[in-house]
Formats: sequence, structure tokens, C-alpha cells
Amino acid sequence: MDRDLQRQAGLALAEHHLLAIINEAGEQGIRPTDLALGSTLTKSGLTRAVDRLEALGLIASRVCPTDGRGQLLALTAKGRQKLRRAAPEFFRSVAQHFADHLTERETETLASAFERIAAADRR
Amino acid sequence: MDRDLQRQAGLALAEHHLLAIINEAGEQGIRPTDLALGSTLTKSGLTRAVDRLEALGLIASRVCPTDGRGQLLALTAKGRQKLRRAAPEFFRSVAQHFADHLTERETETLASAFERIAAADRR
DNA sequence: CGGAATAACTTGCGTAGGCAACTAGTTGAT
DNA sequence: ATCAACTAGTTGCCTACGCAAGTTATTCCG
Repeated sequence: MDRDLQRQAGLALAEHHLLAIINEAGEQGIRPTDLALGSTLTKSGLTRAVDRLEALGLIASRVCPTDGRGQLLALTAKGRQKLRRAAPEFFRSVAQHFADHLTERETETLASAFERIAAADRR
Repeated sequence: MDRDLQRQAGLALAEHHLLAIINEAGEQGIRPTDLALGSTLTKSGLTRAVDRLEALGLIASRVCPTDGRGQLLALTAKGRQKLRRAAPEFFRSVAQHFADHLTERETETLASAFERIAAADRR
């Protein structure tokens, strides 16, 4: 999937994932710490990934108004566009490599099992 | 799991995985190319991982008698010992992070689904 | 209100691993 | 038998990312 996305959308899978989470947060933005919870990165890895996305102009950060230590990250117009344009290839790739090989029932089982495992890990 | 294994058994999870596959192959050894199929590494990553395991004295390689380009990798006594000693922590960690959060039924579903996905990927 | 404890990042350093290009051995077609 | 095409593995280069230590801001006591 990483190669698919890299070739067809010029975006690494890890970056795509971060953009998708940041997108969920919408206008108001998301704190790096919260972003880390949704990814597999540590805070140091996150610092660098954020730097890269910012350098690419895909996200913008501003100082958090309620906590001077932290930031609030949000997609730029360019970032939203990049994400939107990557979507078809993303879903195609998910289908090809995963979804097409699973029944509906299996997909649901995986989803709930993974959710439970991830929740346990966050503690 | 990587951290668990690293701390308790002095072995990275990726290395453990390779040792386990090589162990399956037994006395006769396994070709790096076949080893790559069971791991997530590319052949270049594999070259280096093999170098490391060899430098640690955990595996030994000999030239393949039927194909002068290739090698046959097998565990050394030290490698077998390392793997055996890591086993308790490995299974404990699997249980803690995964198995304990799944029902029998889910575990079976995941196993067969993953097997199907991996098989599709090998093509 | 002042200082210790904590939290949110950041940075220096080191390692793993991918890609593309390379070397060397094997196979297959003429 | 030869030479092209392929396959096994290796290497140079570069990037991502973890860990541990550092910086700055916040919180929580006393």
C-alpha cells in the first residue's frame, strides 16, 4: 500500500494516515499528543513527521491558545486537496490488498477485535 | 512486543521472527529468498539482518551445494538456545498484547483471514 | 506565591531497512 | 557451445524513527 500510494499519489502511507487523522479534527486542529494516540509513532517520530508535512505545506501549526507548550495542527487547503486526490488510490489499494480477500463478517470481526486491542494498548 | 522481547530476551522482535522461521527449516537450512517470503523484509533488508544474526553467532550460513549464488542458513546451537530462552517472554507478550483480548473464535477468524491475505500477497 | 513535579514537545545520536544499481552464478534458446 | 535473459544476493545512499536527554510551559502543593 505504501508503494501504491507513493507512486499514484506522491504520499507515503504513514503521511496519508496522519493527514486523515488531522482531517478528522477539522478546523480547530489537533494536538500532536492526541495525534500520536491514533498513529504508531512516538512523540519524537511525530515531531519529525509534522515537520515534513509542514514543509510540504500540507498542514499548518499554531501555538495552542490554552497551553503554551503545545501546538494545534490543521490541514491547509493544499493538504485537503492532497488527501482528497489520494482517496481513490487509497481505497483501491485497501480493497486489493485486504478487503477483497475478506467476507463482510470477517471484516466486522477484525474491526471490533482491533478496536479492543488498540484500546487496551492505549492504557 | 519489540520492547518486551528486547528487554527480557535481548532480541528484537524482527530478529526473533527470523530465528523462528530458520528454526522451522531445521538442520538442512533455508535460502534467504525463502526466508524473505516469511518476513516483511526485502532482499536487501534480509542481507543485513542475516549479517547481524551471523555476527551474533546465532545462525551459520554455507554455500548452497546446488546453486553457487545462494546460501543455506541454519541456527547454531547458540541460536537455538537464544530462541528457546526467549520463548516464555515471547508467548507472554503475545498473550498480553493480543491473545488475551480475543475470543477463541476471533483468533481463528484472524488466523484464516491473515493466511488468505498473505497468500494473495505472495503472488 | 514559590518551587518541585509533571507534561508537551525537540534534538542528538544511532540503527533498521528500502530502492536502485551492481556482481556473480544459472538457465534456456539457438 | 555460446550468449542473452534471468535469478540470488550485495552494496551505496538516503530516510524514517526510536531512545534518552534537554528545553520550556504548566500544574499542584504547602
